[in-house]
Amino acid sequence: MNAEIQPPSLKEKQRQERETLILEAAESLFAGKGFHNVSMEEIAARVGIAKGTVYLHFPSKEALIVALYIRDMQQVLADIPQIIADKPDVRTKLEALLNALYTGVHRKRVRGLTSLSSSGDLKKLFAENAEMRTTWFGLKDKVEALLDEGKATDEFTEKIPTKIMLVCFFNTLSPLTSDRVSLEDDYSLPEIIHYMGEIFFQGVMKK
Amino acid sequence: MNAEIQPPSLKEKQRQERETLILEAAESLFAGKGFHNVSMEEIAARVGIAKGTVYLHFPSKEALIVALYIRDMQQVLADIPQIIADKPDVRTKLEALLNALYTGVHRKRVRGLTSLSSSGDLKKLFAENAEMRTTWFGLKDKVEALLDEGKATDEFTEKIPTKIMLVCFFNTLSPLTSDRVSLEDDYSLPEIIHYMGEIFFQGVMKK
Amino acid sequence: MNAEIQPPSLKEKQRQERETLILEAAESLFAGKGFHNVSMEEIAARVGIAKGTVYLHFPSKEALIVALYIRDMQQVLADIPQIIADKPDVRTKLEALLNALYTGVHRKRVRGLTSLSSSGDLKKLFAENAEMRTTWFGLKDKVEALLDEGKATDEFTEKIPTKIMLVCFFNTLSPLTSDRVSLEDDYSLPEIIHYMGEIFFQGVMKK
Amino acid sequence: MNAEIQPPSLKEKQRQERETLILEAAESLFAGKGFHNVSMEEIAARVGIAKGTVYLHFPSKEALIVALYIRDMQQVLADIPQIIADKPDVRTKLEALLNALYTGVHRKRVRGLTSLSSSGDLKKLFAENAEMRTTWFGLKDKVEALLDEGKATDEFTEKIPTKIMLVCFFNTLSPLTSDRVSLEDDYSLPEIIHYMGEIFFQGVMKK
DNA sequence: AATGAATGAGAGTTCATTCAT
DNA sequence: AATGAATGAACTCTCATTCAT
Repeated sequence: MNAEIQPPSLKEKQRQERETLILEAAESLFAGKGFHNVSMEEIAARVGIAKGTVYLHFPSKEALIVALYIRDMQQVLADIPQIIADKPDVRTKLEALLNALYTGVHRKRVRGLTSLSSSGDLKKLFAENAEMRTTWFGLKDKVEALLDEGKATDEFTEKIPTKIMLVCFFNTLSPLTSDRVSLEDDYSLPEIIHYMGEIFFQGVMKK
Repeated sequence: MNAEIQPPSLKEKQRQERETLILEAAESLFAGKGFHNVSMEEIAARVGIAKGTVYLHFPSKEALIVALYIRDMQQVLADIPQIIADKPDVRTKLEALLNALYTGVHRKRVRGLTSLSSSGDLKKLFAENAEMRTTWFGLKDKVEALLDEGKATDEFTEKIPTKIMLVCFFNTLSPLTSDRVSLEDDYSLPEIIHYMGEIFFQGVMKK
Repeated sequence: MNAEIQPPSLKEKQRQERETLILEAAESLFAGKGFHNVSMEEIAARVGIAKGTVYLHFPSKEALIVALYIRDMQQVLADIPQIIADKPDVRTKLEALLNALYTGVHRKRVRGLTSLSSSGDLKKLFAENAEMRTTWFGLKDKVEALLDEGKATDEFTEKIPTKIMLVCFFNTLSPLTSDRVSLEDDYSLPEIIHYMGEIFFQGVMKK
Repeated sequence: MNAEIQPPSLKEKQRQERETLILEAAESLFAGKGFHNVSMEEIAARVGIAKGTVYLHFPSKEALIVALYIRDMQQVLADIPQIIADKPDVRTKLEALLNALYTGVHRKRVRGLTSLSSSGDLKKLFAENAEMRTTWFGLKDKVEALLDEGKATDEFTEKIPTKIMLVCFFNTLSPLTSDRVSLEDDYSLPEIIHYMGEIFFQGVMKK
């Protein structure tokens, strides 16, 4: 009946798996050494395949990082509803989101994302790639909506523009990428999340 | 008699000037396009000298960015005393520091510094270069001391570790480098500084 | 009894057909973009088969062009008898041949053949491939024989060596491949054939 | 006095020389193995310089062949006036031109030019490069003008379009590039020129 | 001191060919 | 027989670094 559906599903599954492996290798290497210090050869070697094989999945190195960016953003975005479900107020929702971004599957992703931040590279990619912009805006808008919601429910102060809060919220993730101050030597991850959140939420809440 | 002192002093002054010009060109270019997207040729051209001449001042591209980093850190560090002088309390001191970092001569510097953040590049440079570490620690310690002072004067809460506050404080500078959310289209620089500071200080102050 | 003859005959026919399709796709692509600018993938796609399948018929890209060359040469050679049949004199015979090479099935072939001329490629292939040489010599000898016949019948001058005439005769086909002077914008094919032939035959005929 | 003129002239002379060496190496290699079968590495090695050095003179492989083409065309074009000077009639002028193209400095050039003919490559380069078109048209127009002049002086028949004659005239050079029929084993160069010219001129002359 | 021509290692990318399915 | 994913050698091009002038 659905015998015609299975075979492509099999091949496709393998393809997806391979693609995931490549993205994970790239992610980890980019996070560790930076986009420009990682060669396609290196990525392929990490996966255990030949250089050319990477090109069967991603037409260029740039496409690889774009795919990585979009995949991670979308994954985070897709998980938001269940992350914030059943939370009584906006602050708790955003705390849950912060938690999710810091831990589990998202932790690595956030690190990958920021591997190309502020290099002028991101700027260029954003300008060239509509899907990338769209995806980022999806996440941005969602968080922005939550912040606005917080203002509406009188949890957050209206004295600070939402956009500023937005930047601060994402800044709160910076310990994941910070090269200079390694908080993780001194504090456990939950502690870091708690404290970083504390500053942010104290800062934005209505007194 | 002191003829041996004057000529080197003159030459040395020219040398310093040239070095400054190179660093400024590099800074501006790095900030705009990222470390890896700027060539030595480009830097030299911007200064109006030959590529080889850059190497008379800095033995490598890496040395150039290290020097840049150290120079900027030291400049900020050296200015701190007069920035915080005559300020009545710690919060006001840190606000003044924030202001100084966002504006004037320091603005460009901070942007330059962050052009290589989170690229894996900084990590490597830090590991290899003791002076770089020392300089950064100098600045870090100074801010840390201020935060501790704030705790001692009961301005800041003791519930949040100083190191966490430290990371948050430097995060507050991120709008200078953010590629994705451009606050400057919507708010003036003083506004941004004010609001970003507001969140931070609300977040760390004793209620 | 003859069961062993029929099935291979059927299979073989399919095989031949497939091979023809591949050669035709290759011919057309080579003629349009040149040997080196056409990939095996492209040829396969044009036929509507997989890349690997092409290799079941031709062991290499080089073998493909060699087969193409040989097939075209042989096809022309095989058709010569009927092309020149019933022609009253040698000039008319060669005119008919020129016509045949310029038009119909041969037109495309001649273009394909010349797609690798003068690229140094042909030289190498000739050196390596005996069948290619043999086939070319078959055609060459036939035309040479006709030219000699023309001399014997006193149609063509004996003052010009046959071999020179030979080169000129084949040169007359060049408008098919010329990239720089496009005669076909200004003249119809029959006109071109006529005029090119006129120069050649005026040039070789006994006055 | 003119001391300021000499130094640039010296450097520039060396530069020109180097460029000439590169072009000559490329020309010879292209003529021998075809554009696509020659690597930049190979060209550099032939000159005795490093790969990167070639790129100091020509920004790409394509630019190299374009420069080659233009240089050769222009050299031929520039020499035409003195080649045809003092010749009594048009036929003699064109014979002298044929001679010049076949021999001396031009021989190698013509071979180089045709190394990329009919590969589909020339078509693309022509489409992209205006100077290339201009230069070729310069030569084409000159020969066309001579052929028209021949018609005007009643030397050449008016029955054959000038453009067709043009193609035939350039075809006459084909023995320089022919891979399949090597006339030079059997005839001396002057003989070849004489006979090829004989066919062409007999073909176009008024009887 | 200053230059910029020269270098060559190394990058991203392509594609003819192979082979497990 | 047919496929097309996988390979990896080879290619063009870049650029930090060196060094003769």
